[in-house]
Amino acid sequence: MHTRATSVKAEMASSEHSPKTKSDILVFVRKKRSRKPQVIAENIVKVEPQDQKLGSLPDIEDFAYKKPNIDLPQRKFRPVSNDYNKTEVTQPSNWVKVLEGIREMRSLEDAPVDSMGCEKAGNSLPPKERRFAVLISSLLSSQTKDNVTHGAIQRLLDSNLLKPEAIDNADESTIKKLIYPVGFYTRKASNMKKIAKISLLNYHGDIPNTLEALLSLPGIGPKMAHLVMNVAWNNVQGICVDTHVHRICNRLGWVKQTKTPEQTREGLQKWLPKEEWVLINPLLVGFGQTICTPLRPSCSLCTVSGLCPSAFQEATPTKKSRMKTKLGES
DNA sequence: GTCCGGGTGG
DNA sequence: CCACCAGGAC
Repeated sequence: MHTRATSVKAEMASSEHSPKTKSDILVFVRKKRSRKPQVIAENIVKVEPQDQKLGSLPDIEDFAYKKPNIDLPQRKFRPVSNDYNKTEVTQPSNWVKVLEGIREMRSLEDAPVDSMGCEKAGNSLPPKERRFAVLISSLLSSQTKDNVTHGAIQRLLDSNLLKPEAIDNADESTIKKLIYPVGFYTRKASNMKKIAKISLLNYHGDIPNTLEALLSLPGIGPKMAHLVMNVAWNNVQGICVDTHVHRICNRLGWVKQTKTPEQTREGLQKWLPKEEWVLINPLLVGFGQTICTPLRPSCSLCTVSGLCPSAFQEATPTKKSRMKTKLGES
């Protein structure tokens, strides 16, 4: 704590801020991110070089950039933290049959499984650079088709802009142009700059190796953090739940009417054997893209519809029924 | 619940 | 032309 406070003071002194009281320092460290773009120096605090051992990752106590409300140290598996605890979920009796059925459907039909596209990112690079590439690739891949993400990564590689040093030195507008047209490219370009700086300041150009520290990076939420833990560190901390996994688990009754992907993750982790945690994502994503689609699920094509409590439940919306809904709402 | 910003398909 | 997609921040 002493070293951290000291380094924070040093950083504040070298910026336009000057440390006054203890709470000033706390506010400085824990400053809440605002929606508007802000100076990176407000969010990033450099760790004293002697706080880190070269060649290894720093301890989590040394992480100076973090979201509010995360208490230190926090190394253990993240405990279930919300009300979802209260609703008991038992292991669905037919889950193995359902899983096998979905596997068969998936083996017949090739889905454009766009998730996990990032695991290929820079697999020819040395480990540290590969991990950084995986992180950036994950950042870019959200709300973006796999081939678009791949193109952006390729352009970054060609311009030698897939390393933290290079990104840190590059203009945000340059990055923005290179990654276009990935979804939300403006914000992602800004987040790339911030992540590169954090990587250089606190991780020797590497990426964080804990879930909590990954979550503290701007633009990295639960879905991507678990993906990066799986792919970059080969360390399964939790299930990577995206909208497909979320939707399908609810339809199958594998979780009890969860409202958010995070609740789905917690519910699913309670009974799904850990060996399945990694593969469940690409499996259900592909299934969700082809058969168990969000809008009109093709229950008639689904071989496990007999085991699905939601099969044929959702009326396939016709133009008329959608008009009706719309009129009713307004 | 809303916004971000494109692409896509009704 | 417009609704919708989809992860993260707020």
